[in-house]
Amino acid sequence: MDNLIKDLNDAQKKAVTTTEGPVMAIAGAGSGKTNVLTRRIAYLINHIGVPKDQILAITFTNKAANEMKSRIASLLNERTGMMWISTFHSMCSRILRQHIEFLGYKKHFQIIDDDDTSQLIKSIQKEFRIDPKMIDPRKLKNHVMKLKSEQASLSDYKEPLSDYLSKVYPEYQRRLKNNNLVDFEDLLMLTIRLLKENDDLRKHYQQLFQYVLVDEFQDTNNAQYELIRLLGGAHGNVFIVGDEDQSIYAFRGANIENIRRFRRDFDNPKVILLEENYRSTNTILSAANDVIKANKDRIEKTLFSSKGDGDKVVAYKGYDQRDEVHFVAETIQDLVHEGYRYEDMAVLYRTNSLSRLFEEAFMQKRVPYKIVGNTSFFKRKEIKDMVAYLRLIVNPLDDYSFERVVNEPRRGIGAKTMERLNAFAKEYNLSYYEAVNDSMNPLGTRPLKKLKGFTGLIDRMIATLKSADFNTLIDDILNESGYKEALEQDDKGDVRFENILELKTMFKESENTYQSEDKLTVLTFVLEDIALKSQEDDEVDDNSVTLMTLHSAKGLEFKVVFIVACEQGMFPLHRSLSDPKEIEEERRLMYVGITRAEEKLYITNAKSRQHYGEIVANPDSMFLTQIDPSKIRFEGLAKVSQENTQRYQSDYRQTKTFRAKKESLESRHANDIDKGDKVMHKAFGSGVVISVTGNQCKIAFSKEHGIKTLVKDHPAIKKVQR
DNA sequence: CACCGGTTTATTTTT
DNA sequence: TAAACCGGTG
Repeated sequence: MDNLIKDLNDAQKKAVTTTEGPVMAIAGAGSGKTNVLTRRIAYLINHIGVPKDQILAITFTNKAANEMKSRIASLLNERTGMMWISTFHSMCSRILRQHIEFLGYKKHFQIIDDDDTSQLIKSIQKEFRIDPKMIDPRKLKNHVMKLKSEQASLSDYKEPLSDYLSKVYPEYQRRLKNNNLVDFEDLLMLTIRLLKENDDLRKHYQQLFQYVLVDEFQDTNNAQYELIRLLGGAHGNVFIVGDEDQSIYAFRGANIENIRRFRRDFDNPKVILLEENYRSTNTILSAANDVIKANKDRIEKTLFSSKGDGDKVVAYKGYDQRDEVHFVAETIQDLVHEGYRYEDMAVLYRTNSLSRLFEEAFMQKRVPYKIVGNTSFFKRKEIKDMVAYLRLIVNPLDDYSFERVVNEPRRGIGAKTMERLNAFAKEYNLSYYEAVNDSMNPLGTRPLKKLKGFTGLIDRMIATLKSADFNTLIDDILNESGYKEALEQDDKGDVRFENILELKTMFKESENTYQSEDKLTVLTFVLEDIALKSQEDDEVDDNSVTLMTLHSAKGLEFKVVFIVACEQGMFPLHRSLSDPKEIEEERRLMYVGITRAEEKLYITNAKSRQHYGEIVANPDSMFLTQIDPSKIRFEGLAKVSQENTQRYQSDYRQTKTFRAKKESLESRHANDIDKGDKVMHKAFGSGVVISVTGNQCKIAFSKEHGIKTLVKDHPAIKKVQR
């Protein structure tokens, strides 16, 4: 017992050992929250004797779940395999996978992602002839999702929106169910329904989960709260950890009120405050506090650390966005000379679109980097296409996937044909697949032949699945559908094909993970993983700088943190400026960003920047000006204006440093490969450069891959020294 | 039905 | 800026 808690502070000890009844831990940033959670779980198992599968630990992201699993595994010195440590969504799908038939869905339901939802809503909107200029499809989608999670009701809306919603929402739901699809919201909603409507199941799970732990409680939405109440309300052994100052997901329904609700609904929970910070210097903590104290209605916390004051916060103002980006790249290189490692550093931005700038500069300055949560691998067209094919194999009645790939690659099945098929299918309540094979269908011989060609392909693939492994299956799809051929025509095809190779690798790996006789079930599981893990959790711990949004930085820490583009309009975002509530959320986001830093914090911006093709000059972010200047060292234009020397400010472009920077930027390239060089490619293996033309090059790989035309500076290509 | 090219338009965060 | 959308042509 001593081992588990001996190095914890008093508050942490209390949080670990107060096992019975509701407990609420208010955990400031960097207060060892994950440590408390994992040790509490280990404590429950080792010292209270709770069976491993009777603990439910819910996190917010897959990353956090994995982290927790591996930490517990090392604390207990055994595997956490089937423990219930997961995100809300995977917990729900795990439950639904077993019981969804009770709700009239079929067992092999598939999960659609957000893009799919948007697409579906759009097409419904079109069908009802609702002018997208009048009603923004994105808004419509948001409202539908709100209705679904019961965060709103139809009566909240005025005409004509209420009218549209009353049509679109049921139609959306009907289509999902007919195709045996669920969206993210359904996962929660259907699980709640299941537990509410089925007394036996509710009791079963209430008994199974003797102890419930919830991480990042401030980010729970109403549905998630309801789930926790349903599962843990009876015995009340619910432990929640949260920090209202780090609530940054209100836009998707997170409700800070849930913290108050918890106090009301659960019987007099014990409240534990974790205020000792183990991460940052006091300068960083106090800068964070300067920012967050501007928010109203919050419980004041006093974070303290024993790490001393450390360095001042550096504020750099560049002449323009390129200058800003250079500063970051150069500072990173300088810090590496001082002994920091690339992996100790992170660049945090408000919007993904900013990642490009840094990507370009880092390539040129040879700063190794990785971008987290960019256009996710699984959102790429070719991957979604392959997934659609695979889903059709699991469930040929999935009209949504059918529609996606029926003419992908081009098979001469156009909008008109699909319109006719749709009308017929709708009239007789058939799926597209059934409609094609129905002798009554009114299609002309030629389109019908093409369509039958497509359904025939699906049939053959279903047969292939029975006898072959996944990689053979994917190869067959690629070859027989003509997809591969189409890729070969496309000049972006090589990159796409490379992605499909990666998908194959993934399938190969999971073939070993899931030991099951039934291939259909295995395929279903793998597809589910793909749906729920939209982020790649490839923890390639190569030594590189992390680029990511402030949102995805939550829960992480780095020795050195750059928060970039800190300008009014960029961060806080332009559209949040008019709403005090939204500014407060942006401010919390800044708070999260600042508190990621352990030792050094850089806040940068630019005097003017190109944004949406226009040049804008934004003032400093209010979050920067709210920090007490005595904690800041001003650099770049910020320094100049601080000293009030207008001379420098007038034309920074003429300065030597700027020109030097510019020159070095233009002259360098990431991969200085030439004809004849040997290279190594992530997916294709080793190859020889045949020719270099501008930014592109031709590389000959081994026989199976052949000659590829690739972007020269692509990070997947590495020159091999001779 | 496919393709081209011009035009518009919207720019946040994620399970 | 760039992606999505539209409308005309082959």
